[in-house]
Amino acid sequence: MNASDTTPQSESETPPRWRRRSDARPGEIVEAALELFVTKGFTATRMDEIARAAGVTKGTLYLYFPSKEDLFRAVVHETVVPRLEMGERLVAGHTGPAADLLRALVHAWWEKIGDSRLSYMAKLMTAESANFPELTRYYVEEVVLRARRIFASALRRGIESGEFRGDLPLHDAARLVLAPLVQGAAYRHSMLAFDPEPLEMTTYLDLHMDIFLRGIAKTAETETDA
Amino acid sequence: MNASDTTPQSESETPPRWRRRSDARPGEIVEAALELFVTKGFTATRMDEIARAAGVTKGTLYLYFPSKEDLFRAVVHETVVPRLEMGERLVAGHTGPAADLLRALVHAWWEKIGDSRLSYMAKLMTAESANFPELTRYYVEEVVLRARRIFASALRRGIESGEFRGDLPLHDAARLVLAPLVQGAAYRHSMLAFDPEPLEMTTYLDLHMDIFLRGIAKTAETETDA
Amino acid sequence: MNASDTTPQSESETPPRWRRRSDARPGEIVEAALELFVTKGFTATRMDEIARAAGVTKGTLYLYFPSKEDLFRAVVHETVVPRLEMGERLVAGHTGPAADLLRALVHAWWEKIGDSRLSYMAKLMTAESANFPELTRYYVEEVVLRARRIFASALRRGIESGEFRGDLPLHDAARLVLAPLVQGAAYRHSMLAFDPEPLEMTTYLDLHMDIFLRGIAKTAETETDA
Amino acid sequence: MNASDTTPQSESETPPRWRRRSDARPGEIVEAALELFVTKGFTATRMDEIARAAGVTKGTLYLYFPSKEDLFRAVVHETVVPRLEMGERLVAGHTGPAADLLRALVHAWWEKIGDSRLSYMAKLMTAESANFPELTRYYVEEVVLRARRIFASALRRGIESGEFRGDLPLHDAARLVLAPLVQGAAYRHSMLAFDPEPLEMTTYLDLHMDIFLRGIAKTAETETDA
DNA sequence: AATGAATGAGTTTTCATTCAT
DNA sequence: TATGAATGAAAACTCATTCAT
Repeated sequence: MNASDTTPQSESETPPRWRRRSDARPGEIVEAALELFVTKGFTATRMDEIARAAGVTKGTLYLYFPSKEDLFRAVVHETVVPRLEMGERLVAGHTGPAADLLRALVHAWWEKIGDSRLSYMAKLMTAESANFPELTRYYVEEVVLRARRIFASALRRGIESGEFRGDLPLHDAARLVLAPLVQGAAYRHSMLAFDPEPLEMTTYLDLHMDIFLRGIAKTAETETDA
Repeated sequence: MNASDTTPQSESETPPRWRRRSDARPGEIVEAALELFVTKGFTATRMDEIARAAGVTKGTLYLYFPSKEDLFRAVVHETVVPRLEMGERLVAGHTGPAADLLRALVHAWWEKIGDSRLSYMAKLMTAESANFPELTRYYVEEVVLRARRIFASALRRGIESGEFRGDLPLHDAARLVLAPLVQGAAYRHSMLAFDPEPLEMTTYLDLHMDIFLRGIAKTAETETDA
Repeated sequence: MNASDTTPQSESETPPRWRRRSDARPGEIVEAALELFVTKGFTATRMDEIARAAGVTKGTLYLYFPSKEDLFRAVVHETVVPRLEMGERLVAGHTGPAADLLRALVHAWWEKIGDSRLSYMAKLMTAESANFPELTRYYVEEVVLRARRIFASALRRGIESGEFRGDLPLHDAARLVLAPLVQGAAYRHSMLAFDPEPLEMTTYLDLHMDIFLRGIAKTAETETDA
Repeated sequence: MNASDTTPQSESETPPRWRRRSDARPGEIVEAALELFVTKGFTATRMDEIARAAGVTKGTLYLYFPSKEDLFRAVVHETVVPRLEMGERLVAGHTGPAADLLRALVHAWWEKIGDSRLSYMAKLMTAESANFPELTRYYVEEVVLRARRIFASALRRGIESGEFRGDLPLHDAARLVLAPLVQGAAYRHSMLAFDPEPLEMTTYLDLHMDIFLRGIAKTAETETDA
């Protein structure tokens, strides 16, 4: 594996290599590739398999993507790009208790992301981070940090309104809200099949919110601390 | 670097091409393989690399492990086997508040597991679950379920003693305690390098415990619920 | 060798690195493999050599045969399958003296088999019997037993017509007719090159038939025996 | 396989490489190697297996034989050398009918050779002839030609005494006496296991002699021919 | 655009041979 | 002598990529 793609991509000059060149075809290929990459990993997935899953032949792949690595990049970009704006809009447009905002974000996350192809990304990018550093950097910036900022700003809102404890370190707290979401999504795509205990995501996330919101609520005691 | 070498026994002897190391060998190989498997993934790791990292030749690998897959299995087994008993003993031997037990467990987890090779396993097994189903089953049973049971019994202790809310679904709650630990460990081995925000695990886990314990504490309100 | 090459279409075109040959390919590979397997043995023959002899690259071999063993099986099956019917038809369609039938069979054997690729099989299957038991079973059933039955039924015909001695054990007698044919074929493909004495197969087989037919002819003496 | 050992062996100058250097050990090794070489073929037999079968370790093999090929040569030489004299003595010492001599030779062959390790050689040398040309030459001279000469001289004796037809080409006739012996021996070591029809060698050889001797007997008819 | 036969560099695996003990 | 851990060259096999059709 020599995917050390550390060359800075001057995105304004060269056209991005992953952009679809035709109509429906590339989309089907990306879809098929995503599924397989997540399940088996990048290296263990063969171009042959992707082609078969997409209903084309191996040669056709190379009509749309110059290499397997470029296909991988396309998969990541196309899956990642369009999603998180909705979260940012939710935060921007929200009035009322911050707890409600947090709950809305978590449920939106689950509906729009956790239950979608993007949730595959957590597992995929974690596994391939060392093999695709440049792509990982992109993912961290475009997804991880952006998601964390969304939740951090909801938390800040609650602190400012006096709902949440004032002593919360925002970044770590945001990480803690997100951890069960991300971990749950990855688990669903990997070990859950071998777990005798069922995992009902909505119940699980409700409980998470219940505990977490109590845990960060401003109380008489915490008020004294601040 | 001069010819006047003062050590008496270094005449013109060429160092032996290899030296028998017998007992230590398999362990060194497993160690090297673990590191590489976690970093690059199973398929992307070359037997050559493992050999070089272990300071032997490719052939030697096959002296101890009949195939790459068997080496992978050995890596998982040897890393997983001996750890979790300590957690079980902690629970069994504990007297006093259940909150203290939970905090002790989390810190023990971090010291004994999160900061050790075993923490690599979460990332590795998540990535390879589809490629190694039997091994994943083994891992789920020996690690995931066992860890969850440890935390679940600490939670039950707290419920029975009246410290924690009586309405906690034990399995999901245990999952929620564990999620930030596992997620944090995996993140450290993958994307953290690209994250401008530092992650101080002890601070992070203290905050987790702080929030979580407040969140499950029995209060006037929750008492009415039960 | 001059620049003045007169053929009009040989401008500066490099010949294509390869040409699709589709239907012919597997047959050519089997042919090349047979030759090498017989000469050097299964294990001592390298896939590389087979590829070179067939005018393709190693990879192409695996396009048609999933493994070296499967290629070996294909070689045996393709070589063995179509031949022996002719012998069976000869027996079925024959009228006249059984001695003539036997002579016709021996000569047909030599022309259709002994001098063809199938004669290689005796040497090959003898050498590899322990390494390919299922294939040996197939070969014994499809070739050895069938050939023996053909000769046995010719012998039976002669016994019934009173030409041949009535006390002949058919199976052993058939083995004895065949032994010089098979042995001769194997010898031709192995030691004959080192034998100063020439082996003229038609002379050799004529002598065989001459001696054998006298040896099994019904005489006054043997008539008394029966 | 690069066993093209065409260099002429100056046997009087260099000591033969295959000679045993110790007492019992080399004999056991040769014995084990013979068995395996015959069963699986030279290339398919691993030094490891030979060592295990001989009850020593791989390293020990190299104490006695400088290479696998040399071990093969030792196997052939030690198995082949001492046998055929007895046949030559039988011919030299015989008085009485040549038919009896021929029968005695065939039975001696079976008892001393066909049923012994030397009978393995036919299969082994046939299979490896292309890989060991020098050795095959040796085998042809020391075994094949010698055996043929023994039978040929018995036949000549019978012709001279008027028992056998005068028109027999000696070499081909000798080949025809031998073919069922050699073929039978090879078959026993390979396909017989898959043959539903039993092969009783003494019955088989008696029938062979019976037919063959009748076939070459001088009769009124053949007398006229001569 | 699409195919799929063919390639060839790279990967896992094997095994005869060596050599420190 | 004997061992057996270690080697390394060579073998089987894989698969991303190319290219004639």
